[in-house]
Amino acid sequence: MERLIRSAQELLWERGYVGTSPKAIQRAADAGQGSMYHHFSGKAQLAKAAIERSGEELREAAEEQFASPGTATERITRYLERDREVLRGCRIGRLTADPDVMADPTLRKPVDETFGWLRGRLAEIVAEGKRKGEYPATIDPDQTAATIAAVLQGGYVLARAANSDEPFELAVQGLINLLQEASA
Amino acid sequence: MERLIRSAQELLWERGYVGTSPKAIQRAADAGQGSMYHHFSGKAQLAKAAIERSGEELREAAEEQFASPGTATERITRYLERDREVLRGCRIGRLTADPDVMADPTLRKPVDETFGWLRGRLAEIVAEGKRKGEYPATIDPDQTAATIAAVLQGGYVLARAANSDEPFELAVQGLINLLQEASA
DNA sequence: GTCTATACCGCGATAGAC
DNA sequence: GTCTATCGCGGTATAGAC
Repeated sequence: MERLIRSAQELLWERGYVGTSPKAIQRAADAGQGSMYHHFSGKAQLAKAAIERSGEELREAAEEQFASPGTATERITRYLERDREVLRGCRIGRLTADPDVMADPTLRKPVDETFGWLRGRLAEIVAEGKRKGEYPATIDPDQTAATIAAVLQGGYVLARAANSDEPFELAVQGLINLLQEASA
Repeated sequence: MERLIRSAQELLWERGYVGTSPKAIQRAADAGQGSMYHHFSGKAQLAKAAIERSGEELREAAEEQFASPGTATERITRYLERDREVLRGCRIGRLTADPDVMADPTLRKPVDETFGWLRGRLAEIVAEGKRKGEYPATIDPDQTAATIAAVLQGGYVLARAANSDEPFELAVQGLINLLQEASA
């Protein structure tokens, strides 16, 4: 059952919801039909468990950099420059391209909550930077937080299109540069 | 045949490559099996035609704002703030989530070229802004171009996750603000 | 709890008539 | 050029044995 969730996470990451069959998950998890349908009511419920798990992991990974010491720009930069498997894309962001996930509220919810948390957390850090005089009053925390999250998500898109990490790295460095200009 | 391509464009936009069946395209185009397989060798080739068409349309639409008068920031802002069907996402960017598209070089090519063109075009505009003293020397055109394109692509992702235009608008305004700070 | 068998459906493509 | 018939395969789920 643990293996089923992990395998579902991997396959959802790689092939999305529409592109992932229960059978493929079972094969990857080395489990039979009966086992899967005993623990889960079907594909959707297993996917829900897998998406929630991936969301938790994303939060934990991000919080590592967010909670690190330094200025707001330093912590954001550390988050942006963290090692990532760029060409695999974002496990959560990927799912927004999936019509069946977006159409099912119970599947969209963990996706929504994950990005809601991420943007909120980034906004807090930017707001803290403003309070400490790192950023000018013209910087809006909610806007800037959305911009930061968007650059990552969009960076993945550009990288996959080009089949190269480069556009991702460019986009991230461009953003870091803009943030530094703003705080200068 | 024209109808087949248009229908394929719509369905690829909405459901992606994996989620779109030849039969669904035929239904949408009001065409039969025979008709489709007469004009195209199969799903992949029809998809290729549809993606190329969508790429052309994206370029034309973008060039409208790029070619408009004003400073670099003004033209970029006009492009960013253009009316978009945010919740439908980007017809081209969407395809980067599709494993079968990414795995097939002939399908990935038009995606790659479209974003290659877009980033190049944005880089030209930023470079022009630098020459005219609008941006400081510390601004890198290629980086900034990638950042701008990424904010749009990522904005779509965040908006779809939230089922609301708001995160997209926030991300775009956050970027515009940063660009203005940089040119101030 | 896990297994195998079975069911029904739609996918993607081919064949051959018209 | 377009139509209908047909094919083999895999998706998603259920049933009932063990």
